[in-house]
Amino acid sequence: MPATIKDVAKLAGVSISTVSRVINDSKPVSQEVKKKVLDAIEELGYRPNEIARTLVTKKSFLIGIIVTDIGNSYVAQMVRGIEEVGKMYNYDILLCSSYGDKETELRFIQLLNRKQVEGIILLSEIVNKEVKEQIELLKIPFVYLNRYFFIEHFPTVSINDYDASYEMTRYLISLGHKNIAYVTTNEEVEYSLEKLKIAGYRKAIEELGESDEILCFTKGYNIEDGYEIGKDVLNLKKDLNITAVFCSHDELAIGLMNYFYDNSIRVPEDISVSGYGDIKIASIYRPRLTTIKEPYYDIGAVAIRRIIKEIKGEEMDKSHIKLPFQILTRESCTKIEK
Amino acid sequence: MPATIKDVAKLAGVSISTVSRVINDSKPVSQEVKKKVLDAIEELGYRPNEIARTLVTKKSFLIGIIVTDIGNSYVAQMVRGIEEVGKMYNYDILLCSSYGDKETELRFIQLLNRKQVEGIILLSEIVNKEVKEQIELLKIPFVYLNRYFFIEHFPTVSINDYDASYEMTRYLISLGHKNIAYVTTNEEVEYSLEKLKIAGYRKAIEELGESDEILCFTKGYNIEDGYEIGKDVLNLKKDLNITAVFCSHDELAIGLMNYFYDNSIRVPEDISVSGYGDIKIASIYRPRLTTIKEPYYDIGAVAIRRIIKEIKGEEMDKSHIKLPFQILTRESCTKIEK
DNA sequence: TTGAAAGCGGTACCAC
DNA sequence: GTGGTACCGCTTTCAA
Repeated sequence: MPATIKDVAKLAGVSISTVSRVINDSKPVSQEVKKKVLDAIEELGYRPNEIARTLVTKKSFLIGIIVTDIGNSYVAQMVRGIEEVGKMYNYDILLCSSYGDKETELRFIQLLNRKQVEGIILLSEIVNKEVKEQIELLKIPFVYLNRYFFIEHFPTVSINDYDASYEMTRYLISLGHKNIAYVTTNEEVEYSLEKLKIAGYRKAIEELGESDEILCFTKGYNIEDGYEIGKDVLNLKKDLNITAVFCSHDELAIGLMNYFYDNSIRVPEDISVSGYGDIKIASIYRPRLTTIKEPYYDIGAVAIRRIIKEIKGEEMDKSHIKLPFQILTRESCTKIEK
Repeated sequence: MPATIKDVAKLAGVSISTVSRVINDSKPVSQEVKKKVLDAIEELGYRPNEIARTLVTKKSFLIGIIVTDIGNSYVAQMVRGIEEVGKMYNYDILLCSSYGDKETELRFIQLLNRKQVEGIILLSEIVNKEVKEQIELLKIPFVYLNRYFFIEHFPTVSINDYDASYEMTRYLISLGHKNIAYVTTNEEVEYSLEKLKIAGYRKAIEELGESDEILCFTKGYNIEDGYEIGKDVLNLKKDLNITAVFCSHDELAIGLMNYFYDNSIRVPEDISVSGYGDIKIASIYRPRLTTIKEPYYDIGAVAIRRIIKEIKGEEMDKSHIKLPFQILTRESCTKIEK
């Protein structure tokens, strides 16, 4: 059994109130008494029980985060940002992985609530409106992070996807590309962020006025889905003479490039490929992937900062925080000769 | 303020003991009373406060894990295994990232202890003997995971590195390679696992008896370190006619292959490259990397299972659990013509 | 089957 | 400055 505050008090020959005062530095204690207490603490190896402390103060210094899968590199980056900033404010992270299951997300929200977390960050990849209701009942600081969907009027942080998509398309055009395919997921769902991104792409294509938009739909968001679409893209190349492919997620771009590699299509000589996200592998893969940098770490950092502010009772500035993005020009895209 | 057990008791017109009994199902309660309580719980949206519960039961259902960096894919995989199995037993994960700092590791151990975690998994990349002392003082179930070093008599789980290294070298030899360089970190530290791995490699080379061992030292374990060694490896190729490189970590292999790509050396046509670990990127990269599969997920899963067993008071079988590995033959290594 | 009460390890208010 | 004590929300004897 570890030593308690009582043990310390007894050994030091003082009351537990006094011990509490010295460990919290909450009220003045005379030098001599302080020393006695400190000695007793040292001797017993006493460490305050945070659980007991939390029970009375209501401050658990815990923030719960529900992620889809920490194995996704972008998720890991966000979690890094969340944890690192959290630690700066003495907050610890309770990690839960939902693996994309709706019910699990809901269950974890309850779980975290019971564990008395002071805030929750939900890093989701699905749209789950029940979460919205549940969360609102909890009356707990909350941020919703989702790379694919949005829920209206829900606190979140991201880049401006419309602008990012527009800028990337403009960049490809600036390289001389005219027939540019946009590869995305076949998501006709109401809340898909892809709508914004497609709109950005579309605007740039329309401004160019020399070609039509070419949309190419995958089954999902993964590397495998990118790989599977390879054949279709090749047909597009043949039929519509596309010279560049703008993938709505790096994963799709990597999958596509793998397909090209396996089929002896050279990137970027035969076709340019760009991505979206700048996940870790984008700069490791060869050729390195031209992409849009979504600042995952910062998104996490800002999210938790927001939560901590709210815990401290500060008013929230605005619901949707938008962070700057960056077009990263690398070797997977090249100029086209006129 | 959320409802407490008292609120429920009052509303249901029973004592808090009774409420406690129905929520824990710990002692018989008459059907009618039970229903009243359940209704009250429902009406108030009551959820038991786990903190209060923990204070009396001493069971926090929390396991602390200290990692170097969740951004490393192998770390993320281990954490997945840890969390998933933990959840099966109702345990939650408190995540702390040390970023390889000794002092931080130590601090987190104290932190986790104060938060009353029931066990700790330290996923380290450095050797820190003070940790050993600290941990032992805590008298708390503990597992030490380290890909690079070991601490004697410390509970851990890994593959048999000597065997794995031996098998991989044998595989390369079976492809016809004779002059095989082993790329590793220049770690003359006492507790480096590299010693084992080098010994395995050496044994296979000696058994072949047709060539000498060729050791090649990098500055560290990262992709960049692998890249930097590229030039040296090329010289080895010229001078000693090496045809295969066995890298002690996938990261080094990927870095090396990047160097080769950037310098127009073809893998595997000009040189075969193999890795160690099977991190995520190994099977995504092109050419896919031949490597040794370290079952990261399983390592994490076994680690936490061990901890939970110990929490439950079961005796520990043995200190060092060894899991099976696998030689994954992919395209980065090819047969050599005689 | 139910209730009263002690106590888990702290904090904080109130007296002195 | 210091000690006494109520209380945080719950579990768990012990009696009734």
